[in-house]
Amino acid sequence: MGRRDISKLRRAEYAAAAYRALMRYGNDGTSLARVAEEAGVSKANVLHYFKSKEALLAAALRYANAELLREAVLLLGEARTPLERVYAVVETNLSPTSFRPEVAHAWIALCAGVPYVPAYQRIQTVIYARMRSNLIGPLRSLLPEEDAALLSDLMTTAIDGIWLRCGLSLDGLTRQAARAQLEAVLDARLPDSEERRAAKIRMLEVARILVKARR
Amino acid sequence: MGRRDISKLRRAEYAAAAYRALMRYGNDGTSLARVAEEAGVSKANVLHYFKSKEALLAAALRYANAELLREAVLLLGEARTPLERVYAVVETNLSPTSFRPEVAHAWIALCAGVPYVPAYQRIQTVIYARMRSNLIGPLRSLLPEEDAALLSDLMTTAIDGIWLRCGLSLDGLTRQAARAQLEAVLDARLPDSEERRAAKIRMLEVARILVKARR
DNA sequence: ACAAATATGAACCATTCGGTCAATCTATTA
DNA sequence: TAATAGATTGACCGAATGGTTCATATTTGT
Repeated sequence: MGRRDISKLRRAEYAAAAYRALMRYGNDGTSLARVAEEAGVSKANVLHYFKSKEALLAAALRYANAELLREAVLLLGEARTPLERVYAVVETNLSPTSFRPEVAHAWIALCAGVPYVPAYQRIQTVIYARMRSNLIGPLRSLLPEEDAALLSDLMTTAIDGIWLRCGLSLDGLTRQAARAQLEAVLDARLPDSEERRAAKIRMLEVARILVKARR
Repeated sequence: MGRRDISKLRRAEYAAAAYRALMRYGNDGTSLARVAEEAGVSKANVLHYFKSKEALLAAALRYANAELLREAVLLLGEARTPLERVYAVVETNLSPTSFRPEVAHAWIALCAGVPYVPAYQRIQTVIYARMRSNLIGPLRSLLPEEDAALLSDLMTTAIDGIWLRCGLSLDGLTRQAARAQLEAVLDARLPDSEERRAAKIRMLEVARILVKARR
């Protein structure tokens, strides 16, 4: 049975390599040869574990998604109130592991491929569904149904826009500037309050601690 | 000198064909052969007018940009007050000529190529600079400097996010929903007022008239 | 009318792509 | 130790890519 283990290992290894290639070279720049080189093995061997390039890239994006999910779960686990849950989502999307041009590159490449690669479409749908459910839950307990839905959607679009700018990195969009923008989005519907400020500060602190602990 | 005219004509013709191909097939799906087919001429002929594929695609995006610019100029020309100028920008980005999945596809492809194609980077920089200057001018006369800058940036990111979603078209993001989101963004800093509602209604009407007239 | 300039397209080139295959190598097991 | 199942690889394939060449057709100025 010592041989089955290596199969799981290789699959994870090559998915990670494909993700690195996706970050560095973009969607069309990521060839099987490049992924194989990244993993230090032959192209044929990569195809031995993934029957097609599409399957490989889908695995790569599931891998990346799982990475972000781990971060989200950790932060949301520490959130005690609805407001803290909202800020947990904000800080998750601004965490140093996610909010990097390389990661954003991979994500934009994913978006660009959505119309042509069915697997990408499915992954993207999952990501959006999770984002929405994470946001609309806490918001519903803070706002009228209609406003909760609107603010949830608006937060999602704003996060999309911020990640896009991060990926383009034409101007150096800092984490602070991005945070200020998302804060302003919340201003649109969420009244300023002492609890809100406290929730923001606490989740920022929790995020800081988790990042430090991770390293 | 009747010969130089055909050169300009062909260049515009092939740029438009390249743009159509970009919308339909994405960045890597757009080959010289495909563009040539789209234009109904030979591949070599296309390359006769554009020395490289990169030059062709750059021209295609300048063409698309000019298309949107024309729309923006028309709307902004009808705006009489700062508030109307803000809503002119909003309606420009939601106009039926721009706010279509095909157009958004091309734009996402452009974004995905930015890190690798220098020409794309330059075009994207120009687009953002124009958007910012169109927004920050009127906003400065309505808000403190700091808020004007923040709201301008936030409007830009929100528009990015909306276009991205339009391109993915996983959920059918309607023009109305997008307009509601941008309206909510303005709520974050711009006080509700009679003038604001009037400005919104007027630019919406102007946009409607212009679209009808165009056809 | 004619030579120069330009426009055009078919065939072609080298390269890269995703993917296949038969041949090796390796490690477990009988 | 011998057999075997799985891991790994280099060589190779057809298709498609961006880009070039060159012979032919068309238009232009004189």
